[in-house]
Amino acid sequence: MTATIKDVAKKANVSVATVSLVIHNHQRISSETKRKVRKTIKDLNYHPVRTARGLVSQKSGNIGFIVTEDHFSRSEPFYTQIFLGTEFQARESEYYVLLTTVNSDFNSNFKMPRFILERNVEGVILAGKVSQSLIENIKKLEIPLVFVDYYPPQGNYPVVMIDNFAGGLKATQHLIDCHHNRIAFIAGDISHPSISERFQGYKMALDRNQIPFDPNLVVIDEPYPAREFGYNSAKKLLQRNISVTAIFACNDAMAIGVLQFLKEKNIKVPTDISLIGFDDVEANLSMDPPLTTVRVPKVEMGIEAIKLMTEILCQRQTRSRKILMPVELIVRCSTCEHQN
Amino acid sequence: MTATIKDVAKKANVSVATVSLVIHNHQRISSETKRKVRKTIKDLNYHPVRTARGLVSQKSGNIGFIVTEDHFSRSEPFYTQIFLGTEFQARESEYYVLLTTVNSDFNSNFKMPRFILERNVEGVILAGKVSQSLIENIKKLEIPLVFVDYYPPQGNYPVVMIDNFAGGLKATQHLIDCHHNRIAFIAGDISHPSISERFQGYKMALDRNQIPFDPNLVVIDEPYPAREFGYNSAKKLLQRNISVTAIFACNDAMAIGVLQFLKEKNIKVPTDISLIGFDDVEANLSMDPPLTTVRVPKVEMGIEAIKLMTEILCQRQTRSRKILMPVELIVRCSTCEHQN
DNA sequence: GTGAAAGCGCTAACAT
DNA sequence: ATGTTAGCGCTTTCAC
Repeated sequence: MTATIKDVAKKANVSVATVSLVIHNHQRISSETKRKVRKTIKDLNYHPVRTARGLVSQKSGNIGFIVTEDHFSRSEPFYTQIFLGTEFQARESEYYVLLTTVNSDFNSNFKMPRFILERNVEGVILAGKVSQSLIENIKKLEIPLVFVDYYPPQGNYPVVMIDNFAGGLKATQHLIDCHHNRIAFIAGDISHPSISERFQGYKMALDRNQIPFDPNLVVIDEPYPAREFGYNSAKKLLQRNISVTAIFACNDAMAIGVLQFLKEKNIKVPTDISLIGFDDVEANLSMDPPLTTVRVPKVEMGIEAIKLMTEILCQRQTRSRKILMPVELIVRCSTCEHQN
Repeated sequence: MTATIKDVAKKANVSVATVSLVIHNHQRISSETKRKVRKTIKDLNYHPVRTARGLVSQKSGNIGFIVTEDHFSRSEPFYTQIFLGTEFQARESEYYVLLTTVNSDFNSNFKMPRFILERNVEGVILAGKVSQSLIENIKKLEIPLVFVDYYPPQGNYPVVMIDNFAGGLKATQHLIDCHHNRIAFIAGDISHPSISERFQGYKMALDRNQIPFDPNLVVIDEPYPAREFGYNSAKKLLQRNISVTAIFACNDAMAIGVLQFLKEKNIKVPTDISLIGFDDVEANLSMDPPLTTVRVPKVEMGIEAIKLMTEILCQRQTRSRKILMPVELIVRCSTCEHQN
């Protein structure tokens, strides 16, 4: 079998304690001994066993990642990308990320994620909106928490958020810069903080440019920001028979639905109506025309979440506990100058 | 702190051994005692600690998932989907999946994935093509292996493969059923087994329908089956100035590139040329027209890989060690009857 | 500066 | 049918 700490100790003629101290690069070991032990470790190709280390130090070396089933199975791999970011950064910090999904309606009758019950994670990252009950149950266990793309109404937690307001502003300003002034806003689930912040950005941009806000240009009564609801929203909007030269959809999924409707009505994008989305999902590139959008740095959000978490786990919280991720305007072909 | 096995033993007036045996539902414990102990476990909200259990039983409760960096960062989330499948199924089997990436050129000079060195996984799933050196190094450690979407030239391993041949056959037969007989085949990296199997399927379908194979209809000299190479291939194909009524692209990424080229040349899909892809990636739905393709059950492949692995880990290898995943023709709007 | 030894929480062989 | 006990491989206090 593989070498244990005992084998190393024996071979190097020291105690297991010394080997352990060398591994952790402790001060009080002479550099002579360190050299000798390190050589032996290398010779024997010794690596401390994770479970043994975890048992005594109470540190599993794992970080939990929780997302609701709904969010995770959504076709746009938004949270999947965030998860990939955590995997990526966790490697740097010598952690592993254990992913699990929970029911959106999680309450005290549900079983807690297994990695929490088994004390198999040192901290938990919550991605997207989760139930208050889950949050409280984890909090009770005193497991460090980091939120990503959601912030609970009460409590004061470290969090990685998207700068949705700036995104809404940028998207709208881009359309205004293209001389549009009849700009519609389309959204689903307006009660979600991220969506409503985008809406605020939209309104702020209008305001800054002295363009009056027209409620007739707003369709925000669909339940969820998904493709089919984008389609419905566009339909509702155009049934109003008002002048519209550009549409800001609150996310790419809805924008895809909007585009589909416009195509069916033979309305040309961008010449008849400019269209901008939000998120920058993979599918945008294969759209016709490719969608102008606001890029959300999904992978980077995962990276930041792990950075926050590791700082918390190491007890050195040097950085701010709230991270606001910048977004970027990606101009493709679904927006153009408004022709008068 | 949380309850340990000792607390349960004390409270239930039994030994820790008994508690342990009850947890594992051992025969020789009276149902009376079982009831009593189980109640205490519930009362104390006791859950065995993973690391402790792992240390003594030499079972970490984790399964490793290895994919090359290249494969993982590819824009189409093919392996990501497979990984999600493993996560999904692992939950059922009470395992966690630890993901890591390796360099495609992995050789003995590289460090082995940390979860292997730390003995933190009971088995390893290898997704996609990985270097022979990595395989051999893992094999040396006698860690159970399961391959997904790749099979090494030597050795005899459990594997989950796509039925690429059947897929190539189905795609081509679909076009033939639509009365096409000038069907082009476009591919990149034809040396990859999966791609060449699709090509075999294509040829077989022609053969079965007494359609002569015409090398002029084949473009397989691009290095990699990606969007831009699909574009290039279509260009090459049409420069030959031969009759083509349908194109079978070896995967969706290339099909997207093909479509882009056809659009630029104002060639209508499907009326002028029918187009079919392979894989069924998310982006297909937002294409115009939505792409007819052959669906590869990516999530299901992950599920099957974990099933295989758990069977191996439990020493009951009842099922076949080689799983061939069926593919499915998904007819959307990029193919239609050939008009003469 | 280094070693001896206790013990993390659990499983399993052996005793009763 | 149940209890006692010896570790699993490691970290960490406390002696020396």
